[in-house]
Amino acid sequence: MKPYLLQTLKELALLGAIRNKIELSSHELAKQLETSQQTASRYLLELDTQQMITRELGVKKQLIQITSIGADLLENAYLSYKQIFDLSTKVAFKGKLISGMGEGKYYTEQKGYADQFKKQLGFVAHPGTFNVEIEYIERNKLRLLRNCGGILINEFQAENRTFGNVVCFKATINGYKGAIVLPKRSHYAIVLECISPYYLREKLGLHDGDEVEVIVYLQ
Amino acid sequence: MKPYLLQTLKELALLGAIRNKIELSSHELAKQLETSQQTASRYLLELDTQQMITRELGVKKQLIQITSIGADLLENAYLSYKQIFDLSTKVAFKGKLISGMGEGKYYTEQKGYADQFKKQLGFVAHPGTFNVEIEYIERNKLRLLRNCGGILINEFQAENRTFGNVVCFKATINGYKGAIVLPKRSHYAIVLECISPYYLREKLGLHDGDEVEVIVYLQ
DNA sequence: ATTACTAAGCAGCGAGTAA
DNA sequence: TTTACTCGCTGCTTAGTAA
Repeated sequence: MKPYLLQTLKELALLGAIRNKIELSSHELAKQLETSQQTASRYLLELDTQQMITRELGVKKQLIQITSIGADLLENAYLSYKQIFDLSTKVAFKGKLISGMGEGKYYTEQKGYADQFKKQLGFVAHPGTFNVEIEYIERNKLRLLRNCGGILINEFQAENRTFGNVVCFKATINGYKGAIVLPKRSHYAIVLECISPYYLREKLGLHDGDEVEVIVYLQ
Repeated sequence: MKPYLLQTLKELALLGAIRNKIELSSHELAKQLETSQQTASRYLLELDTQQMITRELGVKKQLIQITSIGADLLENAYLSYKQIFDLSTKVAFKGKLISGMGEGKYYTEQKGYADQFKKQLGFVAHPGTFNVEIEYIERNKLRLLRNCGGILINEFQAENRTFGNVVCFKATINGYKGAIVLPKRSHYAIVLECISPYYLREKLGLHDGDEVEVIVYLQ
């Protein structure tokens, strides 16, 4: 999607073209976009070709309406901005499934953790963790999790050692309910350890290396 | 503001660059934007020149953070999208001040209207209307008002005639509290008639032809 | 590995204009 | 008035490459 076409679509939407047909000449659009009539005309042609708008050309003006394809594009852009500014809600991560070394199973089976998961998250975690290595480009986002509180799981003693504090966030993993688990200590993990009431590998039919989307709910 | 720079800024913001410095190479950004490393590098230079981001170049990566100038730009874009999709809130109109023919004064001084304004809008309207001729390009938006209910002011009898139903919306006129008044009949008015507790011409120090912004609250 | 320069090529812009 | 074509020119893009 060319940025200037999205921009144009946005202007059309601001004039009400999502809900109604609007009467608009290429000259008027040009003024709005601070460009030439020719360029505005070309933009409209491009949007039309890509089926983002419908047009009815009259002798004087044209009636323009944004199609559902165009509206979807705008909505996506909107959701991005929402993610930026209404940070309270959620953050999406993309990554790929990797194997742990069995330690996930060891920890999640500790009664001290399991009982708290049940109480704080509302589900009994399937033994083991579902580990998603976050894409390089998205690792910056991980920092956000460190600044956003989350659900505290308290440390406890068992088997002659201490199991440390852990922070959780509710999450969905490819749409399935679950949570992510962050050891309070480790600073720059690039892996999200997910727990869930389901055996996710089976439920999602995924193997090592497959793409996974994790949506983390920050509050 | 070049559209592709806004797009770039948005991607940076999605990676958390409004609140934190993020570590990002031009190559990574290029992948994200689906362009070449050179172009991504140039974008970053441009954003830097225009003081929309700050950069700290290291040997390996660069630390990037969005400045308040950049964040303001993004916020404006966000607010536009908000206006498109969260239509429930408000619509902004631009236009210029024009004179009526005294009929605004005649109507607003009718007790039948004045009492209802007081009751429904919570203020005593200054006699007369403040008339704003909406810019050509924005006239499409006027249609939205027709589909959005508003506050009904009932018709009444006086002086041997009927004063018809009127619909109001709360509004601000260049920031001052007021309302707009739409006769239920007239179909495609291109003038917003505003009322306000203040004598707006004086309060705003405006004359015929001056630019005015009217923000209409739809609910 | 980086960033970012130069140079060449190509996409997009708008003046002029036809319909 | 409109829309939208052609075409010359500008400026954006990217390959190659230096640092």
